[in-house]
Amino acid sequence: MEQEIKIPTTRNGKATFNAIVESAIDLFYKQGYHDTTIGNITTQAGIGAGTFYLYFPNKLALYKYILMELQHDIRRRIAEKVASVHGRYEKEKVGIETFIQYALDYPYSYNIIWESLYIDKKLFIDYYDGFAKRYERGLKQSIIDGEMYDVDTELVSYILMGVANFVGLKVLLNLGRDNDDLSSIVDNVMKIIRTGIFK
Amino acid sequence: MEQEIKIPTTRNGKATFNAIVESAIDLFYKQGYHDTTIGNITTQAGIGAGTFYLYFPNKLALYKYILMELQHDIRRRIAEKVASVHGRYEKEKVGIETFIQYALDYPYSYNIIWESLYIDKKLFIDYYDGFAKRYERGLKQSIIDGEMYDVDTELVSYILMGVANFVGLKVLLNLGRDNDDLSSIVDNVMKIIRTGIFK
DNA sequence: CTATAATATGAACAACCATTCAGTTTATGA
DNA sequence: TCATAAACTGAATGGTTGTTCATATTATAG
Repeated sequence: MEQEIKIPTTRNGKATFNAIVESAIDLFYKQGYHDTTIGNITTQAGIGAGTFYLYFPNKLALYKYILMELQHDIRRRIAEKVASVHGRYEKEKVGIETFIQYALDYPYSYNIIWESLYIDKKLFIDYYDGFAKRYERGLKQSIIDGEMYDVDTELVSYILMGVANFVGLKVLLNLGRDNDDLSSIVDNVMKIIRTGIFK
Repeated sequence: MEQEIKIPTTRNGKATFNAIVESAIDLFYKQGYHDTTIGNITTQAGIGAGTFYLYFPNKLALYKYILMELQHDIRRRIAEKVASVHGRYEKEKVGIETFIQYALDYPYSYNIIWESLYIDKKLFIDYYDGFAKRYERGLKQSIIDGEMYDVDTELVSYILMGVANFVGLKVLLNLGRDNDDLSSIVDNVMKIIRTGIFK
């Protein structure tokens, strides 16, 4: 059912493989998954149409490969940054900031991840479910440490993902005003998360 | 550039038009926009392939029509419910609850709205930008009334949309645990928005 | 009842696209 | 250098889909 990706062994093969992946990322971002043809990808990569099938059984397998790479990349980056600061408040702040900065550095990432909902719903569910479960661990520890109220950690995971995703969306698509200074945006977000919005 | 939708005049014509729209909603939800063919829609609607083109110039125009209908429907419903209670806290609570309840009642709505990002990015931007601008008006008034801290209303709009969307996603896709009692989920969300999460 | 407009049909056409494959070139290890 | 494996090619194939159109049916106003 699930065919395999063939990882090349030679230097040339690796270059071709990378050219396919890079072209696909660019095209999936610019035209979306469904409007991107194998022909588009191979042309942009500067290779023959048949060469694609040396490495990938089909377009879906290529998309899954890219999604997994992205997922690992984002998680690793957030984990590194978060580990470098102390206290849940600081960790939360750095987590949100890193997430949004990642979206700004790699604007295609947002598009490609969200599009999974329309390519294979299971991919989307696994992505956010996995993200939430990682989140929960940190939150649970913070409650034990007395830094956080005794909240429903699972619900808070989704709330914080929602906040990061939609503020990121605003910044990325430049919706509304004041999207220049990321650091000040994150400060504002944290202030709201810290104290709530109602008097 | 933008061709017109033809609204039928007779009773039979209206029935056919509705059958097309209902079939399309069902299929866009189940298989996604791109995997739904005009043939699928006309077959499910029980009409000939050519009949589709009596009313819609192409698939995109049909999608836009459905998206606009949905947008009006959601906004109207939220506006009605929110108008029936007093105080910003209660309004916010009812707004989030109505939004999630709508997603549960019409599970296709989520899919179809988010998919706009992959059909025509402008549709997506207009949708959320419009939603945020409406939100802001209410928040500004609440600050004047002294019910809310002097927050960045635009930022808070996106934060609250993010919360509602991701908690809605969790409930709709049944991610994690405890998705049965919507009322208690909303209570928890409100508690967190009210007081923040950090001690 | 009848003329006319509205509605409906589905075969036919043309464009597009994923995938295969027989043959060619290139790299590499011995 | 040379044998072998890896990498590469692009024309050809077959299936799918959006859209048109000549023709047919149905509804309705007068």
